[in-house]
Amino acid sequence: MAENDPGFYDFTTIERKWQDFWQKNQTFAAKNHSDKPKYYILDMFPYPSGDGLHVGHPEGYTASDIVSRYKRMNGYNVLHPMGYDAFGLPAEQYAVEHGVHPRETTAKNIANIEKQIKMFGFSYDWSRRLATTDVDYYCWTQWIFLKMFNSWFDPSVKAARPISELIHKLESGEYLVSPFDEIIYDEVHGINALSGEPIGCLKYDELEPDRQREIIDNQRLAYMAEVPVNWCPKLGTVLANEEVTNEGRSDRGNHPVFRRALKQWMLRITAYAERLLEDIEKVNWPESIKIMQRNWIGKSTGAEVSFAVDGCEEFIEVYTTRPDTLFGATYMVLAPEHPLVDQLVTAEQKSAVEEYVSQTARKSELERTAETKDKTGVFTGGYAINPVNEERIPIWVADYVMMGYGTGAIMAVPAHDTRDFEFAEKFGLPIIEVVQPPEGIDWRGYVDDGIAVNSGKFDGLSTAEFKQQITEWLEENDLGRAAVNYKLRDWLFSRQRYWGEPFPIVHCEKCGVVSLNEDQLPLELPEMDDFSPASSDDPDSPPSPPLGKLTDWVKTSCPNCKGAAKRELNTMPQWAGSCWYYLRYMDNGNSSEFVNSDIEKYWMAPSEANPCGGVDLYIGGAEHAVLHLLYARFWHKVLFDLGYVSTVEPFGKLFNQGMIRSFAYRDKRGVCIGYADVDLSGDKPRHKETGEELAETVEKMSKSLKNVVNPNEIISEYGADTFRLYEMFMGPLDASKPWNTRDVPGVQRFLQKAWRMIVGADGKVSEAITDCEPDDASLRLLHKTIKKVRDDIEAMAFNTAISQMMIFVNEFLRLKQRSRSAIEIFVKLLSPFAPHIAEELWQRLGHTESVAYEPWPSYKPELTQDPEVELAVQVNGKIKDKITVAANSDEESIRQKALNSIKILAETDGKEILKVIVIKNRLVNIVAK
RNA sequence: GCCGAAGUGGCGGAAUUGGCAGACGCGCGGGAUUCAAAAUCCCGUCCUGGCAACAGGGUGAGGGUUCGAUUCCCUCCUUCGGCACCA
Repeated sequence: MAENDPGFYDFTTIERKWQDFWQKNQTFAAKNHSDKPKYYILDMFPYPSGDGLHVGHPEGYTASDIVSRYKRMNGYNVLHPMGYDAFGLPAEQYAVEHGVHPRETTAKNIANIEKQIKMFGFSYDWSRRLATTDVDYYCWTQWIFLKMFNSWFDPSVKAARPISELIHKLESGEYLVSPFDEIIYDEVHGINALSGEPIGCLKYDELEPDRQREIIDNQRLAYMAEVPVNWCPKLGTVLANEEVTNEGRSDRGNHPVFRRALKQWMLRITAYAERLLEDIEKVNWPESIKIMQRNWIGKSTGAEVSFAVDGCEEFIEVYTTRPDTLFGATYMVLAPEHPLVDQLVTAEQKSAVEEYVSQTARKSELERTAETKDKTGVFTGGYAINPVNEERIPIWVADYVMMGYGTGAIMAVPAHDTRDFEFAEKFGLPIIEVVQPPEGIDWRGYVDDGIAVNSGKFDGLSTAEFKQQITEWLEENDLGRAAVNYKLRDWLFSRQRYWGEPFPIVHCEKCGVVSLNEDQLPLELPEMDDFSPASSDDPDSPPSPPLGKLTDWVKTSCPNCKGAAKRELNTMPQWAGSCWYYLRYMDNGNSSEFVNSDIEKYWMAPSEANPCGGVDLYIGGAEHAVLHLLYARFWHKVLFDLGYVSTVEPFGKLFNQGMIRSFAYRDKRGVCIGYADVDLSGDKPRHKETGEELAETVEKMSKSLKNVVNPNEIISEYGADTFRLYEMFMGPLDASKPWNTRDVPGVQRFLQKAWRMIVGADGKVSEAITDCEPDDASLRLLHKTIKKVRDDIEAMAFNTAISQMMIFVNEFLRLKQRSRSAIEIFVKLLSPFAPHIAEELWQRLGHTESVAYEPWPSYKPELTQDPEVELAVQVNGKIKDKITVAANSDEESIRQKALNSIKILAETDGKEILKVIVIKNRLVNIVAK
């Protein structure tokens, strides 16, 4: 059919027409109050990069759109929003490189990506659009930050409470302060169990105001601390652990990163480690993501043990998960940054230790990881006393022990710990067996459970029993106690960059770190021309945030004492804005609250399908498995504790789409060849010009591999409906799969067949469409299709739903008389997948309303099955014949029919029939000898 | 090294979760229509042998459980994703 034919499937015109229609009629606007059941379905919003959309984005968006449209047709009030995560390094890097303001590039990129997103016909409620860079958005990001700054984690209730409560309890004397400025909230924590000496508790109101302030500041959920950070001098900023690659370079730009102590903003996510771990059980997420989060939190149980230092008053605290190996501890190791290193070192070892400590401090992450194979360390000259046997054991310094985990010191048990074993071998330290492995396994380096030996009165105990008894013994003797540790660290929350949310904080000489009042928000990101950070190759270069250049802006007054003060110069990291965007969508126009509480309760409410509450379905890539999803959960829990949200978890159900990769072609020199130069017509891929055979691999799309597929090109050639259908037809949503443009015409052919099934050559409804009743076979096919499409959407198995619709079309196209009612049902089934063509067909079939809110078709179960079924008849597991019986026939009649089949009689002739297995509607298996 | 996911035709994938392996689509071969082509339609297409009926083999490899295994269990191999001196 030619393009100017009236019956031609003109997808370009049709798609534009219906996108305009939906926009004009606000078809997909969601109401914040409704009698309908609600369904909140969320996509991970994109970062608007200059490259625009790639084919991976619309994969998840199409899936969520299908579910959204399906839910609407099932009578749900659906919230399906879209927005942009627009602060962050890439935009700023691009702006610096091109000399344009990030506000401009961001606006341009958003406009571009939004235009692209709208080409797909997704049913977003565009009135809820937001960008994290909007002032009326980040105003509330700052507001949430203030909530964290003005809260502390009360261990007695395991929840965030306003800091004013803490001050009140301290002032009233209910809570006391330890000499180490820790809060003492009950008797257990008032006794220093480790040194065995009762310690004096201080009364808060007897302390100096500066000390009081320090104590309070140290309890805030958002606090400043001098911490070892990943400093990237080239980017002029610190980076979170997660922004540093395995090779010790920056995720952005691949620049070297160094360890360095700097005073930074931190968020106390570690306080929530246990709740983040516990509540992961409540959500309906892929098990693999849950495991990743559990590993990231990294809970372990063991004991803290106190080792006395020989000849000095100090104690070394260690954390171990294997207190049962205490008798095998033959030396100790301190992290180079450990505060006791200076005190323990003897005169003759002083220079060697100092040299080692300063060397490790200088090492970049790259150097430290590169040396993992070879252990290094230096003897301090000092000795500790092993509390279980009074042995005198040497204390070493080594960088295989890190300050950030446990206590920064370990007891080394070389016989039963791989790292200690390597270290002891290298430095000739004693190795003593204390765990006996099963027969035949060498005890040297044996790290699993076994039977205790060389452990005094504990000999013969199993590892588990030993752990329990020794922990009790340590507690009784004030030498230690049971302890829990987490790998999770507090979240480094500040960046020395321009393009981020400014901290609503001032530094006052008199009052210290002071937050702005809520009515002073938003603190707008000031305009500036030269926003580039100080870039350097020197690891010791001082951080100088761009905002520091705005001397007038920096000077301000203290909200507290009204005296002179300076503004905080750091900005928040990119993750900040994405921590709560799902809340803002619900009520994005609200200028007096971040979200209205009734509206929040409506959309986040638990339901039968989502007992945990929160977003009903969140679809996005697995690359956010830990960071974004953990950070957002943390913020949500803080907001929950403070009473601002109604659920403990933000995302009740999560689904990860798989990565779309594509074929890459290389010639024999390994040079990547673009698709334009690859000839696929033969049995092997060849170079179009040289004819050289090319190697084919499936890889992540990247410019360097020349295997990037641009969605715009696919849409202009085949249409958005085809694009959507192709991405869903490729395979299961959660699987990683290769894009293959050659397959795209196949799904377009299906849409063309569907079109021809309904539209005649004259552009009117085909003459084959009549008001006749469908024949029995077509009726059954229709009901099978309704059931299959419904079940498959519920199971997010869109590929097989599409297969079923293809079968339907192939069959119905053959029919001379096509029942209008059956055809209309088909159009409804198709509409979530290919909404433009469905609307057009629906209209041509004579309807004046959009198909988007038509009720979803229902099926009769009895019509989803054929009246007769063919069963395979096996003899000893091999198919020998087939029989046809009525559906749901009873076993006995099937058995008789099978045994009496001529082929089976011949097959079993002369054999003894031992057993006949009949599986209803499936098969018969005859066991014969 | 540790954790996780996955290996099925020439390709993407399907298989009611233990019951006829290869649905659907691509590609390829043959035919119809056409002056010819595009488009469309029909037939064929897991491998081996055979003109054929048919026979044998077959879901990464090897073993096991079972009347019966792509599906469950053990060992190994490969690919992808994550973590990585976490005491």
